[in-house]
Amino acid sequence: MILTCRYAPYVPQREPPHAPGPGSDHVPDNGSVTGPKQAPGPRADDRPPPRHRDLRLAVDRASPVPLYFQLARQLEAAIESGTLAPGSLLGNEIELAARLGLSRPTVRQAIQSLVDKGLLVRRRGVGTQVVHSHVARPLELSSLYDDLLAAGQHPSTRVLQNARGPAPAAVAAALGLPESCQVAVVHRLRLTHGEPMAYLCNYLPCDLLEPATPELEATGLYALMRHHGITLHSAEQTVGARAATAEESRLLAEPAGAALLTMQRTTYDDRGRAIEFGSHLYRASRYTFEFRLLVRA
Amino acid sequence: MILTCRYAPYVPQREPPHAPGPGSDHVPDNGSVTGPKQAPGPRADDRPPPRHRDLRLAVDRASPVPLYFQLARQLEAAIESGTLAPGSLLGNEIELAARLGLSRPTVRQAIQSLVDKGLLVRRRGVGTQVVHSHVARPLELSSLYDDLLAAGQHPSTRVLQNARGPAPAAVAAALGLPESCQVAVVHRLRLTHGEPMAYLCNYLPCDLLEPATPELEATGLYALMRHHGITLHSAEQTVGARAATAEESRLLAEPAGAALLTMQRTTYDDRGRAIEFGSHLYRASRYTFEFRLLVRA
DNA sequence: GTCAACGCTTTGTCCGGACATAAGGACTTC
DNA sequence: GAAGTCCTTATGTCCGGACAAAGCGTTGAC
Repeated sequence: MILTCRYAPYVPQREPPHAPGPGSDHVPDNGSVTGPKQAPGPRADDRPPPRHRDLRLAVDRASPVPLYFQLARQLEAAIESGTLAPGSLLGNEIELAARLGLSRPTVRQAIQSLVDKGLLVRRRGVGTQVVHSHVARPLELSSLYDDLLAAGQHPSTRVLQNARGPAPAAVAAALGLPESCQVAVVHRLRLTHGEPMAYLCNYLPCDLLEPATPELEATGLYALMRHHGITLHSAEQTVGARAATAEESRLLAEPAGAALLTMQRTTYDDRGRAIEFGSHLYRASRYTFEFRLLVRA
Repeated sequence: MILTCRYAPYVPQREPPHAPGPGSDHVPDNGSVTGPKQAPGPRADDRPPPRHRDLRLAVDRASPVPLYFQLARQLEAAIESGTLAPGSLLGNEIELAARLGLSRPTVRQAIQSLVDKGLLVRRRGVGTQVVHSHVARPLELSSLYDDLLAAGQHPSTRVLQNARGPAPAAVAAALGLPESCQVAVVHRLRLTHGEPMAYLCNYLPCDLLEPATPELEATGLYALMRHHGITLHSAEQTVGARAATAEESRLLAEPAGAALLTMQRTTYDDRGRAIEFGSHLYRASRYTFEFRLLVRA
């Protein structure tokens, strides 16, 4: 529900000769069922893409949820379920609007939201078609905790430290606070199936929120912040790597000097205030970042 | 111009006790000039945000560039230059439209595009205001090569291999091609200031493009693809870390077993075809990924 | 003095229409 | 047969208006 980024635990990727790790679960559906490709051509899409006039669509004008949103959700569901096949045309906007008893701007708004999500592509003179391949996958997930939960990884949290202290210079700078200002300092160990996965250090302006340890152990930091009425807006992340120190390797149950994935993040609310700075360490042997980028014309 | 991701070379981040690396260049402008905070309150924004009726805005109806886009660009420039101060209100849409001789939908379209970029926040009953802090920075840059170029890092490329060969299983799967299909295989070493920075292995369907070595040494892969009429649409990336093998450490001039940042990417064009698979290795000591995430309500 | 009701401001949603422009095919011409 | 031209189709841009709903301050009653 939150950020357009997806954390993917447990993707073993070794193979020293720098061969690409197993992209494994990545099986584009390029007609491998319907038989072999039809010989030449650029590839695949040579058959005229089908049209979909017979899609079950309807909006409820009594509902408080906006019409364009109702339509967008139905289209998205049709795409994910495969009812709207990848590559198929959507039928022109005018006709679609007439069929639903909506105006064209409303239909366009619905379509545009899916274009922004990368599910549809519009080309003038041609029409709007469903982007094929890289199937329906949850593209935007939320916090690490929620992701792990959804992935059935049984996440848990051990709070190593939860106190108030002076902000280190770099933290103060990231949060826009005066040097040595008091902040809430939270050190946590995130486990999956009881095994350590990441070491998380977070700093929060203490006039904003001072998380209670039981809360921290029961859920993720983002859920906790939302629960306290903070609306997240954006985050800036920096991802890198380095070798583990002795203490870090002990905490994370990795061999000394193992490669770790590092992530630092500053999160902002909808007023632009920095509400959190985090410095995280992940076991590279069990964890990767996965995300999707869209071109912005 | 391309993806909403930014590659940031040369960010030393050590400090073993897992202190946050220097976020350094990150200096939010929270009224540290106008004096100390006015005591309590949530923080900062207590003074009524200023309004901007006196902004120099004008559109050229003769120009072929869309009106909403002209307006959006001018607003963006005003925000980046500081003319529109962070936190300031934009003045209501109706008035803005009247002042410019535009209709409200057009003005809304311009504003919406900036909201999507994360530069503005709208709240009904209140108005549209500029997101403050995390100043004007290039948020969406393009390929590694272009980024390095823009950062004044003097990038260069050494092509280690450029041939046609059978696709490894994982590559074929990622590209949606049959097993052992022929693909263009490109191995490159990316240097900055003459020093190795990354080792790049890329695979392209050979019915799409077979890059010439001189081209590869002169520019980036994305620029080359665009130049050949391919329109990039989206990419899926996986970022991880692991220790370098003997050969890798030699190529990248790193000590044996050094931590490397790994990145694998599948790129799609606007038809949804996979057009490239890359497996990259970066020197973690000189390179990090930096990106910005927006919440999607 | 506290709290609810009201009203103002501003964005959110939706409509109907108009013309411009790009893509692609069909047709004509050379 | 190859080239250019025209036409159809569909999205892109833009307009003017209308009402709904959320935020917030003010007013009023208790």
